[in-house]
Amino acid sequence: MGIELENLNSEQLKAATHFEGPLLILAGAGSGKTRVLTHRIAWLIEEKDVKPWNICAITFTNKAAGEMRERVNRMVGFGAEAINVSTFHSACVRILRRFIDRIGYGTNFVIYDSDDSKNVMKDVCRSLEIDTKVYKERMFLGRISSAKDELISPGQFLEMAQGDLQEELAGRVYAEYQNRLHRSNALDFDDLIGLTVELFRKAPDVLDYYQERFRYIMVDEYQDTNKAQFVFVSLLAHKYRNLCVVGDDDQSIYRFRGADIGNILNFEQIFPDAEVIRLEQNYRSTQKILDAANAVIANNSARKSKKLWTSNGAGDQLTFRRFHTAREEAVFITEDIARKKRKGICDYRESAVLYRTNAQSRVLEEQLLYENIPYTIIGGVNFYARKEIKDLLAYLKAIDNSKDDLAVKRIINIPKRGIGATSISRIDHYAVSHELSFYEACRMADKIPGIGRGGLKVRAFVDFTEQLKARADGEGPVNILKEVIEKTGYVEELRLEMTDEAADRIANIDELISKAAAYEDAVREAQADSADSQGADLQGFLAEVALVADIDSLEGDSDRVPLMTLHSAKGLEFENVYLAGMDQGIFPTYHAISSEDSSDLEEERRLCYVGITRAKRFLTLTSAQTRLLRGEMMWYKVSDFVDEIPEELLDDNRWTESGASDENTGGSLGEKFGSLSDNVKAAAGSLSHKLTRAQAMKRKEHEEFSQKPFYLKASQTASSAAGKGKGNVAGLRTGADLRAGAALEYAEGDRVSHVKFGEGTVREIREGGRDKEVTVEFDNFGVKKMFAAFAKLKKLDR
DNA sequence: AAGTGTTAAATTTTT
DNA sequence: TTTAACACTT
Repeated sequence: MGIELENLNSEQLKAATHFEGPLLILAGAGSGKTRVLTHRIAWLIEEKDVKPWNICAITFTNKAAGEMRERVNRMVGFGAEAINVSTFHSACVRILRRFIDRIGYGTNFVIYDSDDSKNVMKDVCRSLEIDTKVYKERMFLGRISSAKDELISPGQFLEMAQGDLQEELAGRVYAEYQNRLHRSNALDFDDLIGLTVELFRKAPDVLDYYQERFRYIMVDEYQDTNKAQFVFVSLLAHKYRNLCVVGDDDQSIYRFRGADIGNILNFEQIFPDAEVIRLEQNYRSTQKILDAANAVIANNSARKSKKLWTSNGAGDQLTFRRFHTAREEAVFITEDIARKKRKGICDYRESAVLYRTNAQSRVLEEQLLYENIPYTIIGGVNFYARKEIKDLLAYLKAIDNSKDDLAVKRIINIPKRGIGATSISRIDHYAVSHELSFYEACRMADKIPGIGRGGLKVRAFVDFTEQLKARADGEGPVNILKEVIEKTGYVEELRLEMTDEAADRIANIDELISKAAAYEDAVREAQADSADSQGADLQGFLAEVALVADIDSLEGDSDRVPLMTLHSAKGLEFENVYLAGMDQGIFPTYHAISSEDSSDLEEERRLCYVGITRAKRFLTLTSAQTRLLRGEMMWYKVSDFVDEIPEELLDDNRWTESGASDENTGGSLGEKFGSLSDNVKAAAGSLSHKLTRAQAMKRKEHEEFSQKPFYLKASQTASSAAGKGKGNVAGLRTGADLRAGAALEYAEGDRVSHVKFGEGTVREIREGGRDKEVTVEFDNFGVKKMFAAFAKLKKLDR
């Protein structure tokens, strides 16, 4: 029985039944490329008798890989699990785990994330005596990363730098950085690709092994590959030349990270015998949405011309709205989402809000919280970058591989063991001068000069770690984690803090444990493979964790509004899409506008194209006249991209709010909204249990002032020499003033909740000068008197 | 050594 | 607004 191919259009069919030789699929947005890929895999297996394990599909993100995996499983059925579906990075990790010893690393290498890299760079700068005021660590890291993307070694870098002092310095930094990584048997993200290429080049037998293994290679999002990835793929495909790449040059949005759009634009030059197939029929969006996308992208010059079309029908007008403030923008979006939900037009999960920078999520988030609409933020602060997670993972890393200097240094004084900066740098010196790892130096603590009593403490740390190691032997990640938590008292310490923030951290730790458990389950299921040793379990877990950018929060069946950057939206689709922040200077960014390189603007435009084409039915673009940028009010014009959309497609109903179509209404309005936002934040704070540190600090301020309240005019504080911190508080006070006469949502006898004190009952509300004084009897904190404006009390339903 | 407070500086976008 | 680095105190 053959596979079903009749649902494919003729171009898709041609692509899905391409057997051997290079193939370039130019797949416009929403043209069903994943469908084509999965069908082709199924077709190869069933019609051409290709062995599943000879097929390798490579994507960029775990999300994409997971999706593809799922769809392949559904289509192929038996044998599907043997197909290699992975990201570039995880594919390389697997190869390196097996063979990296051929190029002078240990197979138990660790993977450093960007945070780790930065720490290494700090050490490098210190040891090379570089003034980080003049040369920023970030700058060096950026240079190194692009060098690695281009497969340029430190040696080559230095060679090319001849004569240029700055370049030479960068070269020395690169060399030292790489040295340190090597000494710690550590690889950064870029090394994963680069060293695999190096391995392939230096060990032809290994390359041959993988060429035989992966005879049919498919690469998704090919437009985002960089040089190193290109070479990796080319090497793999060189023998059988069965390379199928799928991409859309109009959706290339990672040039800043080294993606080389030339890889797709020149594919036909590199593989002259390549078949080229264009998928231009869009199955996702309405014609009007496509018209808008086509019109915008038409302003770019360097591209393969193509025009999306659909048989889906014209659809609704797109919406454009301009607001005075980002807050109003958020209110509008939130209300529109709520309305569509109410009317049964769109579930929350089908209404996505997209923005250019993560910082923009803030206002939207607050408004959604305020309106009690469930949402998830995709991306943003990386789960695995949180302190508590990194701490515990550092323990696991140190247990797994004591050569991991960074991990050992991180935990040596967690919990506090009285080992401070001085001792650590003594150990470090000793380690470097004796060519020992940091941990080995710790073991010889008594021999380290000048360490004095510190030696005893270090000794104790070593004993502690050795004990953990012994107990960890043969255990899985979950048990090791639990052991670490118990022996270090990490969670216990947090529990004693009794703050919301600590509770939050504990919740994160719980999540980490479930992640570990999920990993163990997955391994158990896939146990058909070789009987890995127990140590590999911990290692595997650490490797996986290192490659996961964010906990996959879009999954799950809960109905939530997804919020994300335009970048993370690539590859996704939603019924109803909001492009928030269509302001010149935000999107396109200030950088792109002021750049003399016009391709910077073109990349922004492609990003806009990506955003527009995420929408299936409804597309709303919003803009705000003023926004708070780093606490400062900024004015913005409407994004040029909006003007690039033909007017007849837009329901351009600007300034729907009463009054004010005057672009010059200014300051007082901003102030008002600035302070209002604090009230909203207050409400948001009590709704969510997730408080940022900033909110916690603000809360502290509130408490201080609610005990000792006094009022100042905002202008007085601002003009005083008090400085920035106080100016902040002035805003809050303005908020209090504004609200002072306002009715409270709760009355005496009502149940209320407070961010810090939890739930309680209102005993008394009294007029107290400018504000109302509320007395609350809290269930766990006794009776407190507070001013209404600061208390941020939220009424509870009985 | 550890905690506190003050100041300067920074932002695209992420595997 | 938020973060990190530095100085200063205990």
